[in-house]
Amino acid sequence: MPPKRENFSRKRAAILAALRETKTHPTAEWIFRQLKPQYPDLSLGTVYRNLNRFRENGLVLSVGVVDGYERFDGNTAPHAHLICKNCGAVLDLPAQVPELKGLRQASQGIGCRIDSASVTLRGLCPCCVKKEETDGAS
Amino acid sequence: MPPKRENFSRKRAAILAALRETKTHPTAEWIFRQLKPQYPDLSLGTVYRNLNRFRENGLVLSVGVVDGYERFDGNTAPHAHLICKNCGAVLDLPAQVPELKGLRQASQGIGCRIDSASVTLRGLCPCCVKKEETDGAS
DNA sequence: CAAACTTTAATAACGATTCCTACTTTACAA
DNA sequence: TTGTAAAGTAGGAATCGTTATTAAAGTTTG
Repeated sequence: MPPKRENFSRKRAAILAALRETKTHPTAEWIFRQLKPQYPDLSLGTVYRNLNRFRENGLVLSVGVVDGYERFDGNTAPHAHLICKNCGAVLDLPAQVPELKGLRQASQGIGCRIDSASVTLRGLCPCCVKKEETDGAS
Repeated sequence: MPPKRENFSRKRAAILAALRETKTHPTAEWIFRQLKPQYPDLSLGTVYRNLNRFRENGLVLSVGVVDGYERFDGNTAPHAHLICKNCGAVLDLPAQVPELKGLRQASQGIGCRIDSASVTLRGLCPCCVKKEETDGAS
């Protein structure tokens, strides 16, 4: 039995690279539009399929669904996120919350198995805060 | 200018009550099925519309999208959640994480405005942990 | 080159949520 | 009560992000 090969086609590699090279936590469609010029016969289905595969393999993370679109993150190091309620931007937050440990232990005490933890803040990104200050002088 | 009247229909109240009385973090459809016997002409659109209104008013929270369905939470007190990867259950976690304060401050330091924070763990609920121990003895 | 396997493009299908219009209910006052 | 205008609703069609299907193209091995 030959060992299972993990074929890494050019397109698949490009999808992963695009996700790794941006900090915008993009949607599948954003990646698709990004790569389309270089790979004119790329299909959106391929982007979805490979993103799901990456997530199953732990190569990328999902930030969750924002305004109906699933947002992906190529940075697998644990970190928190801010989701802007106004423009939908997803920002990495520099600090990490170390005290999730207590929560993990408490959960395991109840009989749960914990695989991952995520911290998400909601509010306005700096850009939209400024906008609101400018025009929103009711 | 006459003051804006807030009509609080019987159905709207029932939707909110159903969400307040359960700890299951239900979907819109679950609430719909729950209330249908008592309100035979209730429509699913009404449930969606009112849940969105409640969320905008801060009366209920959204736990996020799990397996394609948005999950709601009638308990607005801050608390963490565990999402079971196997059965999709959403559990309240007893302990709260106090150290989000540092993260909030750091975010405001960058110029963000923070409205809310959420902590979500992913893994297996006690029920599914047991199941796995029983049959999954590979 | 040829066989066995993997990946892909294109498009159809899916399904949760939202939108639309006519109808019903509610609130408030006379 | 009863009028009535605003708010709410039912029902179903439309929307649209995502997934499944399928046949074709690419890749690896012998």
